[in-house]
Amino acid sequence: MHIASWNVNSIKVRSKLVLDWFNKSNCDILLIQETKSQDHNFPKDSFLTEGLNVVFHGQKSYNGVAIISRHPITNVSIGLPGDALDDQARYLEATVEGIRVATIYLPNGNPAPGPKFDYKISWMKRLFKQSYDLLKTEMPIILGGDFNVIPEDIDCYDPAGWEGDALTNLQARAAFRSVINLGYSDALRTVHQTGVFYTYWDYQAGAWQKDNGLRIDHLLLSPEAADRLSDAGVDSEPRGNVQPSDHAPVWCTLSD
DNA sequence: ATGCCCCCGTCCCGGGGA
Repeated sequence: MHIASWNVNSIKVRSKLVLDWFNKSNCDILLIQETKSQDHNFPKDSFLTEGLNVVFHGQKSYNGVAIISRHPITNVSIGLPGDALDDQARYLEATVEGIRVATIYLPNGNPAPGPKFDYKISWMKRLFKQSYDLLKTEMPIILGGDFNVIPEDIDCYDPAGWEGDALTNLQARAAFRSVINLGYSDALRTVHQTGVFYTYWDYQAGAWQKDNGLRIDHLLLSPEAADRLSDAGVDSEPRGNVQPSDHAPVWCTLSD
């Protein structure tokens, strides 16, 4: 079972690239972020005509999440519980082949401090609660997405330069670790304890060419999922495409 | 110190992204 997460930065611009990557990488479940597409504008036919299944939760202009799957998608749950007033489309949960998956677009939080950073932290507290509640199901769970958190300095091309940013902020890192400490595993770091892996390169200043990257997209596995983990990595190739997303897919493989 | 680039939309600029 191949599961990946990819911030595509507009599904309308990238639908062909996404479909091509999905097929080429033999993906079973793809968790997508930043679709930037309202539900009635989501290019679902691009995937349905290929016999794939797709669910999505979007809003105008910003955010938006989706799941594309080779297998049926059931028990879809829209939105992260805990704040009825939160209208940003950043969370979508569903079950595929007995695995509970969540596609997550965590708030960036800059500038920190400020209201956007407060929203990030409160969102992470809600994610902690939901992550805890999900463990009680004893299902294999995969929380995948753009967490907008650089977990460790090694995950950043210039830690000193990023000090004070909402992506390296200690409170944000601690909130990320709090989910890990519930019993979730960072799939990439479980397979590769050392080594530099990036999932994002800015469009500006030749960041891709200079390999000025960040690791901010993650797959967090519950114990029942981690027990089945056989491989994980980042496929940076799509970042070198013509008209690419600024993120690359992070993926993992679970044994059946 | 700032912007570089890219995407969106009652759209040719400004907001948001990271």
